[in-house]
Amino acid sequence: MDSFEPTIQKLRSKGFKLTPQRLAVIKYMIGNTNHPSALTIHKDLKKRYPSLSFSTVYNTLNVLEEIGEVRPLYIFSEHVNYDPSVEPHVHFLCTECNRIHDIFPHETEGIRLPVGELDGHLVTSSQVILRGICRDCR
Amino acid sequence: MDSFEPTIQKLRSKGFKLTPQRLAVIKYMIGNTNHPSALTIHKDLKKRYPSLSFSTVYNTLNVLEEIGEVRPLYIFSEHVNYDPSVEPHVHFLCTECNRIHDIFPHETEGIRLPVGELDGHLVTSSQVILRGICRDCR
DNA sequence: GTACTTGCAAACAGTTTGCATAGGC
DNA sequence: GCCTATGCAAACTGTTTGCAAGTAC
Repeated sequence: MDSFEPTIQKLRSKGFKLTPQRLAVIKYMIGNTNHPSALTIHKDLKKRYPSLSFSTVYNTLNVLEEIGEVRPLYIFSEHVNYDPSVEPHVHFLCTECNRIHDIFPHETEGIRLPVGELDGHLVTSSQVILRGICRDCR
Repeated sequence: MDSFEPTIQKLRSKGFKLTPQRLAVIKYMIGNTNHPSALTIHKDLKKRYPSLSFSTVYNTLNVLEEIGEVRPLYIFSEHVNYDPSVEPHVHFLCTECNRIHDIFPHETEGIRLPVGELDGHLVTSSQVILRGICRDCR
């Protein structure tokens, strides 16, 4: 229960205020595995918060990114998708249904990614996008 | 020499015409390791082809993508970068200088990526973006 | 000669910004 | 009460589109 309490704490501790709009976005995002875009978030939340504006959604997403609670995914050219920041995982984009599936380490014996030094560069994070046909579309 | 002959062949074989503008973009892209954006391509080619328009650059990039000679990279939220499609490699984005470095398999003992089936999904391609500080900026 | 391509300008989509009002703490 | 956040509209950026004129083949 109240799995968004830590997020609220972090928000406040970094000097941001908790508004009903921000709380709504936090509740919407935490645990959400659909990798929604700002458009989708706004569309969905507008049902319950009719006055919610686009700029507030963007503002909140930028704040959540800043405090490390959300990660932008640049998978499509048209828009940014957002992923609640959890344990590291890779993304699988189905080219049929355009959905983004999460794949977690325990399912990914076939994947190994570098940390530390590689070819002289210092690697601090990695993002993997796999493409293909998802299990539902096959 | 004339390493772009195969590209021209492929272009023609798929029913596209070879125009001076397209040739210019092909020559600019083939072997280019800078992962330029459409803006950069246009800016650079405009010096030699002053009448070259944006829409022609975009048209040509889309054609080259269609025939598999160029691959769009969604690394930044703001714009698309283009990579001449060669042997599989991963990309390293330096968060200091914002340059994209190529890293090829022989340098990447630390990386393994899946092919075929994974967690029920059929994986056909993969894209890896590493982030950190590049060897020049360290 | 017949498509297809170009170049221009206008349209478009997603995101950001400016500013007056509202509201968290 | 102070200062940040909201909501609206307008601005902005990268990309796409419509169309008349030009050109590869």
